[in-house]
Parts: sequence; C-alpha cells; structure tokens
Amino acid sequence: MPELPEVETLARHLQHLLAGAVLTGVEVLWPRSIALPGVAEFTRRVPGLRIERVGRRGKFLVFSLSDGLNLLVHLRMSGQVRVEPPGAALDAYARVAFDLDDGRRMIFSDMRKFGRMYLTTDVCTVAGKLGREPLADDFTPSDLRALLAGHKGALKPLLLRQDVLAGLGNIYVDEALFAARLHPRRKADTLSRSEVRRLHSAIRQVLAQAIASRGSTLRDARYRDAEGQAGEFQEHLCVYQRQGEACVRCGTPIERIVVSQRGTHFCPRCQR
DNA sequence: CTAGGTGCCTGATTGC
DNA sequence: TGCAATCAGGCACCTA
Repeated sequence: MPELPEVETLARHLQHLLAGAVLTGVEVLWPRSIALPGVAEFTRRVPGLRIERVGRRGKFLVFSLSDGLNLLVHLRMSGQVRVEPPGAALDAYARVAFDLDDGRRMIFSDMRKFGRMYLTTDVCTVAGKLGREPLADDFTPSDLRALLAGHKGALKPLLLRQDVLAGLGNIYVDEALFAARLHPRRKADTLSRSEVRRLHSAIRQVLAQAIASRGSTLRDARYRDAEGQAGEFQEHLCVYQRQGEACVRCGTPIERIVVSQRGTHFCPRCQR
C-alpha cells in the first residue's frame, strides 16, 4: 500500500516527467474517483491547466497547476499514477485518463476504487487537518514528545493517525516500532526521553531508507512508480508480513497480532 | 475527547 | 474441482 515513501518516490518521478506539461483533456471512467468538485465541473476545468510542480503532503500527491489550482491525489490501497506514451491502451483498472499536450497520457489506475482526487484552489480544504511531516528538518524529538503527551492509548494507533503525523501507514509503523524496539501496544504517554529519541530517529531512518529504495512493492499491494517500476524496500522489511520468520536481531520468531483492527507484526523479545 | 463499528471495493485465500 | 465466505487495507463517517 502506498505510504509516504511510495508517494514521495512517485512525486519526484512525476515532477521529472511532467513539470511544464499541459493537461489538454480528461476522461473520467469511474466517477467516484473524483471527490471534488463534481465530475462535470472537474471535466470542464481541467483542459488548459499547466502542471507547474508535483510534490507531496502526507500520503497526498499534490500537483500545483496554473490558475492557482491544485490537484490532490490519494492512492489509498491500490491507486497508481502512470505516464504512458502516445497510443498506449488503457489497462482494466484505469479510472481517470488525462491527455497531455505532447500526446502522452497520465493514467490514474485503481483496482480497488478507494483512491480519490480533488481539484481545488485551497490545498487546506483537503489536507488542512494533516499533522506534522515526519521528515521535515524542523521535526525534533521534543516535537514527537509533545505529540505523544496526553495520549493514554497505544502507540501504534496514534502513529497511524494522519492528523498527528502525516504519512505513516501499517508497513512503516510496524518497521519503525521494531527499529525503536518498542511494543505496538505500549501506552503512548509512558515513553522515557530516550525512548522518544529512539522512536524519532527510527521513524525518520525507516522512511529515508525506504525512499532510497524507491518504496515497497508487496505481493498483494501493487505499488508502482510512474513508469510501472516496482520498489525494492520490501527486501529490507524486518517484521512486516514476516510472521514466523526469525528476527534479524535476536532470532526469535516474528509474531502477528491484531492491534485496533490492524494486522501488526513485531518481535516479542526485542519489543517490550 | 477517544473508542469502536461500518462502508467503500476486489483479488487472494480459505473452507466445504 | 468449484463455489461461497472471509479477509486485507486507509480513511470518512457514524454512534456511544
């Protein structure tokens, strides 16, 4: 499933491929993929818009367009954005197809139909409630400490909340908690200063390494970059979907439990 | 405020 | 072998 590293990889790729391109038309094949505005208005407004820049906020892909407009795309479970050469056929899961001024097309493809796009002048109407960017230069251990304070619930569900920290999903929360040697059910407001520091650097390290490997492509999730390439970070996952395998640190079998309705993978010996 | 449940979807997996 | 039920997952939205 695309999380921060996958969206970041895709945004960089799309920025390289699309900056300066003009959207000349759009075909909506699955209307519910368009969350904002209505499909008719969306289709009417897109032609003529120029892509100035492609970036990321949390798990949202953000296209900055001419006329002060922004196209935000959330891939949810199975969404992909690909740039295809002129004349390429649409795949079975294509939901929205944008024509570009040089004949290429940008295809939003989404098997599960959970992904959504939003066309708006104000990014905040869609992304306004998102929390801190975990990789921001000014995100410090004491910021993380403040986010954890006052939360009596478990660590994992808190780290999954996009209004607290933007961009973590099930894969990277499990990996970060393993790297920090913290149990997913540990109460969030009981961490010592050194445990908070450990968690802070674990989150940032795991995300940075995943970006360096161009994200994770798992068997069931089919994340691909803009040219259909898979990522490689799945080779470096320590716990996610590795239940029964030996912990890379101590050899104890990795366990899978359910924490607030999420499959959760951890080492029962390393993570107290 | 937080916790829990449901709906959105479809391919893969499991059960019979 | 075939078919039906179950599961996975992020997030919006609802109720307690």
